[in-house]
Amino acid sequence: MRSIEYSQKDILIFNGVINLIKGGANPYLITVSEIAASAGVGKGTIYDYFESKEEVIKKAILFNFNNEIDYFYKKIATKKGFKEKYYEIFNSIVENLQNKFSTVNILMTLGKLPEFHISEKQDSCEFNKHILRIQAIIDDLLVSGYKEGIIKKIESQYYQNMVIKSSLFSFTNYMSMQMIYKETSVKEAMDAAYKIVIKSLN
Amino acid sequence: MRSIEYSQKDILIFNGVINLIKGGANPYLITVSEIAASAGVGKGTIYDYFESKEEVIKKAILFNFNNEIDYFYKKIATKKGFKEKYYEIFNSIVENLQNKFSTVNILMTLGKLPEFHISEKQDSCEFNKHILRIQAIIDDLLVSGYKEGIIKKIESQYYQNMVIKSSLFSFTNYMSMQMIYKETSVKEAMDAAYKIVIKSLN
Amino acid sequence: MRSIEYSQKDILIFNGVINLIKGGANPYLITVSEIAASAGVGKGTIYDYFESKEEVIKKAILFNFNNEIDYFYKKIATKKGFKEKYYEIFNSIVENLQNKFSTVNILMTLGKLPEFHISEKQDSCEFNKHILRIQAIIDDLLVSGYKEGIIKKIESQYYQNMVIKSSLFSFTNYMSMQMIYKETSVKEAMDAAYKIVIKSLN
Amino acid sequence: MRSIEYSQKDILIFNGVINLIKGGANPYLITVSEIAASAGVGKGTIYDYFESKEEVIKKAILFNFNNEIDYFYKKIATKKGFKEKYYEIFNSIVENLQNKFSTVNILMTLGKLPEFHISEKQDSCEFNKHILRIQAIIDDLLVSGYKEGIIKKIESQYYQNMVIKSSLFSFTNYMSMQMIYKETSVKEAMDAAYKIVIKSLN
DNA sequence: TATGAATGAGTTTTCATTCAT
DNA sequence: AATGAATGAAAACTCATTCAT
Repeated sequence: MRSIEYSQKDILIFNGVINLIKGGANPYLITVSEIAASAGVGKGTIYDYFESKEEVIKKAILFNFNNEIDYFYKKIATKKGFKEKYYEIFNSIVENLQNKFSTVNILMTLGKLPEFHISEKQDSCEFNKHILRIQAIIDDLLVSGYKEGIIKKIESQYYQNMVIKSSLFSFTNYMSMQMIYKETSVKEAMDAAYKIVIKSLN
Repeated sequence: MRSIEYSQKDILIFNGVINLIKGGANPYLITVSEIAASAGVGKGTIYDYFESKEEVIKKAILFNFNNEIDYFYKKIATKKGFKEKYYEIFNSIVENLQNKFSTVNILMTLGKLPEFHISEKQDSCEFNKHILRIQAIIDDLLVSGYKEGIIKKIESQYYQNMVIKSSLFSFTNYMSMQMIYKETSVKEAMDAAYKIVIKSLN
Repeated sequence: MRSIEYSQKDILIFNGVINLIKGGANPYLITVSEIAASAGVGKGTIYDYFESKEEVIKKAILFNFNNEIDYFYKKIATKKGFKEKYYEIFNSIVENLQNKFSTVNILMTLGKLPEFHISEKQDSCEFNKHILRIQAIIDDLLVSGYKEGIIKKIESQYYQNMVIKSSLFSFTNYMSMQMIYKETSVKEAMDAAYKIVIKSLN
Repeated sequence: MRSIEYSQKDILIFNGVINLIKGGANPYLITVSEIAASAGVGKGTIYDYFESKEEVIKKAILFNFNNEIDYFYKKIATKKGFKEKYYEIFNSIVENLQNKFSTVNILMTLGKLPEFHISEKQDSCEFNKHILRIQAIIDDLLVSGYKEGIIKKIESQYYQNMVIKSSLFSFTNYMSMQMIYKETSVKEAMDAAYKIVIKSLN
């Protein structure tokens, strides 16, 4: 379960990348100079800690995913009931919306994003860890649902999973495309997403 | 309703781009030389028809969206019943899956993809047209559902919309992440997605 | 004395070049497309009549020089007295000023301009012809001066020549740098240039 | 009075450009590769110090003008009498003749040369400084002439100015067109130019 | 004969990476 | 250990020239 341990300098550089991306930069178009400036280090320093630009950006994104999932997980764990947990996720999504490469995006595309050359074995492994952690969040949610009798019929594991993901997708889609859903309020979007779960799993 | 008219050479070049992307190339990393080679024209020719590399790629992607939506729309129109239409969409998704920038992706991310600098007015307008056409497909589907009494309760327009999108998302997600859903067959994934609609809209 | 004979199409193309230059274009930066457009012919046509872009521009400039010197010569010949001829030259310079590659410029730089690769023998020969024709104008002027007793002392041929050129230079310089000679009127500049001749050759 | 301060690398690159031009290259046809090779730096280095090829060449020419005028000014200042100063200018012109873009050329065309797109304000300002410095040289010369009583009659400022410029033009023209003045020696050309001043300003 | 679409050689420019300090 | 100046390979882009029509 232990993640790769990163040095303070590693993290400093990651934050440089993350801030660029959160500021709207396209990961594919970021330059080393930009990273160095954003991280407040020299360009050469980056090569003292990483092999290539690709590696820095890839690892920075994965590092950020990890952190955001942690944060997400903890926030949801503080809530007790199914509905409270669910709406806590909605709130996190709202909070997270600015970040183009945020956990929100993981949940939405569920793994489509880190296409940043997931070729090597190590990356693929890292990536799988993320999927498992997202799965854990969903499982936690489902367990709460069972306990409270909100999720009654015992559908297949796959179906239950997909209902949750789909429902969350619907809210994420609302948030990221708000401009085309002008007549719907955030509250209504949350309620609609929640209704999808309730009806589908009942 | 009429889209921008393109010359044969424009389309030849677009196909060069589209084939690269379908072959797995990242739109942000494609070079002009690659486009030229893929289209079977000289590098200079591309600049006789377009202002810049960015313009070619952006327009090629939008052109392809347009075509795929057309194809999608026509395929679905051939089917009569709600369920048949729905499963026709599933089939199209299966068919389409190779294309990273396919209609499937539009439907899934519903507009998140063409982030390829949709800043200028013209692009934004083009983009809106796509959203409207996707909406038309969804509306067509809903109408069939009403007629057949499959969609009974009159929920909000927004909710109905989101149910369809979420359900389609679930199948698209299955297809694009098949490696993590090894115990679930394509048929089961379709049925699960269909069940989400039926339960949510009933 | 007979100049190269040019076809109508040659001349059409030359005028394309000349118009571009008179419009402020830099001869070194003119493109074949621009010439074709300016001449109202196809790009290919230019290559039916000339070997290369360089050749077209070079010949066009020389052709224009020739024409302008002709015109110049004729205008001056219409005047009888030394002073009238001299002021006629001034008037021609004023008239000519817009044209960056005008006879004015020949007179001013006296041959420095057609540096447009005067390497081949033929060009060099063409170029010499121009110098001779300018010389003829100056000689004609000097003869008038002798006849009228304005040019008294018999200085060396070289000196007399240079006095005329220098004096004309002074006026040309005034015209082309008018912005730095704001307190001096055109009339005063002409008179000053004339005074230089009178005093130097007296 | 202080000019833009340039770094050592800037100057290294400028010298690359200047050497090419002094070697006969046409400023409009110089390539970045040539500049890099001539300056002994990598192509990329040029872009670390300048925005574009145009900027390098333009600034290099202005830089060179500045230096040559300095040199010119100092050389003339070492001489005391009017005639000695005047002949010192002639000597500088002889010395300078190789350089196509030398001070000689400034003096001759008096500002026509840096047509290298002097459009922006900063360039225009730089350029004005050059004109003022040339003017200072001429003024210095005129003062010497007054003191020695060589320049007697008090003609207009403009006239005196133009006499000097015209006279210098005559010698510069001799030097740059020596091939057409084969019967005249350098000494004779100097004497003729000097005679123009003496007679015109007396 | 006249054309302009097509080309690719040759430019300008960028930027990941290195390495002397 | 940290830097950023320097580099050149590789990219975008231009345009003289060709050639099928």
